[in-house]
Amino acid sequence: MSTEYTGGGDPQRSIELLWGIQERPRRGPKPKLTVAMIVAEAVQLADAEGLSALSMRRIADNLGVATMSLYTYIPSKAELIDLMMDTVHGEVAPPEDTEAGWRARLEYIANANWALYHRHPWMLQVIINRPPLGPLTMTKYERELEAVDGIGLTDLEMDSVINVVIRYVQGAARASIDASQIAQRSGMTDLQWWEASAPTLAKVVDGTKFPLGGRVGSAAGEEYESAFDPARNFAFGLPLVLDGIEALVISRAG
Amino acid sequence: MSTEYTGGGDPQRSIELLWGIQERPRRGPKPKLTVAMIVAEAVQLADAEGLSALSMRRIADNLGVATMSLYTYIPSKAELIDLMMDTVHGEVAPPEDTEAGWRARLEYIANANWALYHRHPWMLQVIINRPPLGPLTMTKYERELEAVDGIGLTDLEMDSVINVVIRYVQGAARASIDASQIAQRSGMTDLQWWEASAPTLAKVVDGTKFPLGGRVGSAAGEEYESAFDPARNFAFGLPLVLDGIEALVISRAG
DNA sequence: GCACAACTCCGTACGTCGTATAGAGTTCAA
DNA sequence: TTGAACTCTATACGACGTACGGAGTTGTGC
Repeated sequence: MSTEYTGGGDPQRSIELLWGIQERPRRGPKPKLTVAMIVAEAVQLADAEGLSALSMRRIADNLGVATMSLYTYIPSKAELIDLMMDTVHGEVAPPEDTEAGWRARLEYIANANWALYHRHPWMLQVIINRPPLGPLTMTKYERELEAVDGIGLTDLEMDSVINVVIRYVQGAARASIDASQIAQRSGMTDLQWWEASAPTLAKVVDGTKFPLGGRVGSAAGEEYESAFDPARNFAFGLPLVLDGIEALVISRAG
Repeated sequence: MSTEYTGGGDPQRSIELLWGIQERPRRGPKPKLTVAMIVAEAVQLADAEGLSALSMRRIADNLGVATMSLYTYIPSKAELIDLMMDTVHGEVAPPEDTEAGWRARLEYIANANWALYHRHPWMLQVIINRPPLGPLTMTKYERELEAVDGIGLTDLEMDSVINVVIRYVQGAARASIDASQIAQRSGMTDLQWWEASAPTLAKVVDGTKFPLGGRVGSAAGEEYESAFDPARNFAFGLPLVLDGIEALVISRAG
């Protein structure tokens, strides 16, 4: 039942795993697997069936080995999650047109992360105790800093600005992913669920008790054909966040 | 291993539970417990020991009943999570000074939610399949809408503006909570962990490969005495987000 | 050529979880 | 007073991560 965590083990061992520094063993049978194979299988499984389906047994089965064989390569499941995280961080390509200006670059980064989280919905469920200090994660962060380098911000402000964008994307993406997963899980569409809830709710709620909520709910229902639309909410909010950053950038430049 | 989920059961039953509509049974022994007692115990346990310690067995033990007795009151653990969510949503008091202007009200709401998530760190770990349509959750949403009512936004814009703030707070709070939990879990402070990681990392990373990351890391280390400071990041970003909203409000008013 | 250290692989087992099932005990309506 | 409706509980099942110890495989040093 417990949630998944990153890290928590020996930092040195974690970093060696993340950077692929494995001293080649001199004796013993040739390994059947590699760490990369296990990580790839784990990512695929988590993508396809969710974090709750990601068990050491399932991974081992899919790879054709016994469960405990995995522990020859990886100290624990938490370390595997670290490796999965770093691997998928490598999917985010840097902005192509670096001349387009910081705002376009930040917008690109926001959308790229939004897409990343949707490709790998388990990412936002993992509790990140320690950031996975792997090569792809560090590269991704470096590219993000480059997007706001040289526009008049201090080093700390650069980090803080990236942080605002990423946190907003994470919050919005999390809501989007949570909402989308229910369709697969329950086989009930938003509309069906709402229609099943509405009559009972009506019996319980005085029509005048939540006037604003009622108005907004009706408006959303007409506009979105659903109770809410996370993608549209994200698209609405991102420019606002960037506007706020723009005000800061202008004040620093002027 | 699997994560916890809200809802997913029969919507009608869920709503009846949330609103406390229990038809008094006419026969049978007097119940030892109430739903409210179970929920209160569950919230306390999750607050104190985390979502991974929240098991039906632990709750039942603490209440002095057998595990399966809980299922007399609640259909499943997912419904219990729904009830826990609605309960803690009742802790957020509305802005006291309603005359202070929409920006002050939104700022208050953001900080109140930030505090709420930190009091109940499990909230952001739960996967919200369906929003828990309970009385306290709906009241909280109504109060949030009131904060931006009558300032020239459409009904949908009001919802979207609230959404931006809440999502940003959620993203930022999630990072803060994740980071703070590791201290309890591993008994290793940020500094200790960093000192254990740095030498191994140095062996692996060319000093020139991540120039910006290196600069930012040094600056953060001096300023925060840590790799990063989630609370400070939140305090930095919130005004930016509000600035972005302010631009929208002004454009609608003008 | 041989012995052993070092290594990979894996079967079994433990304690955890949510909850299905079925039975025992309790209360009240008929 | 009887039986339906209800609460409570013991037991059991199939999952989980992983500790442990043993079997099989390979390269090194003699």
